[in-house]
Amino acid sequence: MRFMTSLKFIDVVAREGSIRKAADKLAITSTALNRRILQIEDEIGQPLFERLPGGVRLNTAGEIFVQHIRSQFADLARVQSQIADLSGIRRGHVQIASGADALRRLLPETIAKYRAKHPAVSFDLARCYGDEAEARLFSLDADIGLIFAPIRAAHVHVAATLRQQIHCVMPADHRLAGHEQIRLRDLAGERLVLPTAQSGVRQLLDTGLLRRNVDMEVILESDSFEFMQNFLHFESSLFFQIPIAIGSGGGGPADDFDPLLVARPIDPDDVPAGTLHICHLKGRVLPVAAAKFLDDIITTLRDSYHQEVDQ
Amino acid sequence: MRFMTSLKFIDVVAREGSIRKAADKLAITSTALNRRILQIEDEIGQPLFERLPGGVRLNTAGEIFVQHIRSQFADLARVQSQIADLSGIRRGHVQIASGADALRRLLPETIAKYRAKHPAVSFDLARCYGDEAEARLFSLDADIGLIFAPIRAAHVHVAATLRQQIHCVMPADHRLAGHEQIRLRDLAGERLVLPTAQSGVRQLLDTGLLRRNVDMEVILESDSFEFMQNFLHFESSLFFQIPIAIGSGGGGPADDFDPLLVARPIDPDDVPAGTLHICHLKGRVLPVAAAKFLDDIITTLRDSYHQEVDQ
DNA sequence: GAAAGCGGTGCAATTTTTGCATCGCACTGC
DNA sequence: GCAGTGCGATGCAAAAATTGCACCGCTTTC
Repeated sequence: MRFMTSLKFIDVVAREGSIRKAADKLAITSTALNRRILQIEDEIGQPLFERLPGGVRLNTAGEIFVQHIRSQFADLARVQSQIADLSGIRRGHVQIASGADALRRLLPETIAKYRAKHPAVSFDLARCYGDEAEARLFSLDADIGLIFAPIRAAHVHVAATLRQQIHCVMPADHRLAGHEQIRLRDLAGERLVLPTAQSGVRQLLDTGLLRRNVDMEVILESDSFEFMQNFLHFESSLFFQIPIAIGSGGGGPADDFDPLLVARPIDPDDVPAGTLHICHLKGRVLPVAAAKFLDDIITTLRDSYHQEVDQ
Repeated sequence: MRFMTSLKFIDVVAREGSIRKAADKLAITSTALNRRILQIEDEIGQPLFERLPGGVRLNTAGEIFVQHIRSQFADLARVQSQIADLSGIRRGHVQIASGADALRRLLPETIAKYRAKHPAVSFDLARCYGDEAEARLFSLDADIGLIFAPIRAAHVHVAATLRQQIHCVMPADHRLAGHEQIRLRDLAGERLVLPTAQSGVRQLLDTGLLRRNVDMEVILESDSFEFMQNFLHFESSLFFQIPIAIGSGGGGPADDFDPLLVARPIDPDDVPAGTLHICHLKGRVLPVAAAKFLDDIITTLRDSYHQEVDQ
């Protein structure tokens, strides 16, 4: 897209915070890049960047302009996908920002199913926490966000929500495995593996655990559910998950979950259920591919996971 | 705006329907223009124009792309006006598509007042009928539309409406000048001057006149209210107007209206009141200047014209 | 069947963009 | 306090692009 290069350059400079670094990334000289920027600033009639000793930073005008640039790129992507759609070939690119919860099965399964229908569509998956996911939606680095946490920003439109009760995962021979439901007081004296503080699961747990002042041992914090799960094979302990992250439809042992582990729901009186938000940027027209994929996620949740989805 | 030239070129070619004509208008050679278009089609991956013996025409992909281009230009204008706003100087350009009704006083007065506050803002005023005004909003050739006719297109957002009863304008010594209200049957035997069929006033009149089959003489049709008004000085006849076109606040003789003429409302039972729609393109963020001007129109209508405005 | 008008193409001239070397400046670390 | 480093800006020549000219093939028109 030659007619967009100058704009792309500005975007990169804004992200890198330095003309030289951006030039390096764009494989051109810093002087060429510098002059392109000076030229555009001249055309706009006002500087877009503040020149600092260590690089450049967007000024207010620049912030406005870069936001415009990004929306142009996103809109161009939508137009291209719409045009590609005309000729029968469904091409496109879908960018997703998701918490780790959906990476276990929901997204792999849904993306694979989607790609079976539309093999020319490519995906970009960024694993991130709620705030970053919202930021990515805003900066148009993501089309769709899957956030298991409260939505903070006003610019996010929630297309569907899914209530998820936190489950406690333990070795199948654990003393609590017999319980239908886990009470927080049952956890006294247990060794716990917790997700990092940014995680939505952790935030829900914290409210319950702090309030109750349960005495237990946090032996490990991690941002990787996969790691936590593997860890349980080596040291008997507990960790926490939501159903879609376990891979099952509801509670109980998961369809394809680790046979040595079991998951039991925590009593909702102790820890309230959280909400998975499936969302996109408010007011944005999604590219065809992304819009269809969003539909697919919601359909998959309803049909394969037998979950109630609010739209 | 060097980085937009290629896109501007495509827009012009689409409007002109011929590469050579467009090249002429753009003051470059047809070959240069031709190659720019070929290049962009190449980058998009698909042709945007059908090549006809007598020129070119947008294909479906082209329609989508050109619409994107126009929205980019409109959005860029908004961004520029927003950036200009930052530095205190309120600059900008407001494009208005309006029926003839608002040209009498509403727009001249409101624009003059606005320009007194913001002398760096320029205006573009296109006088046109409802359908064309809607088309201009859609093609982003107009920011604001003032349409005295039903809104047909779904893409138009109505920001405010104003009910207007059609008035009958006549010489002050006309036999009907004594009436408080004019009934259609009073018009029997009268010589009428009517606005053209596209006009909203005419369409309202037609429904009433056709239904009643009143026998009168249409001696003239015109799309110029000014002409009709002047004509009445030479031949005693009647023509029709809405209050804002007369320039007055309500019914009765207008503040600065022609002293030789009087306006009397038509009985609403005979001809229903019409609606002036003040509107813009749905989903569009107007440039700062246009948004403020829209506010001003509504304020003017409410304050200076003592009209009830629905928002 | 010639003329006119259209979009497309090879080639040379021109304009624009790029890269190199270098400047001035602000900060960093010894 | 002074060299060292990294930053953006600029003059100048090389490289790359855009442009204009001449001309082709095509269709429509008269």
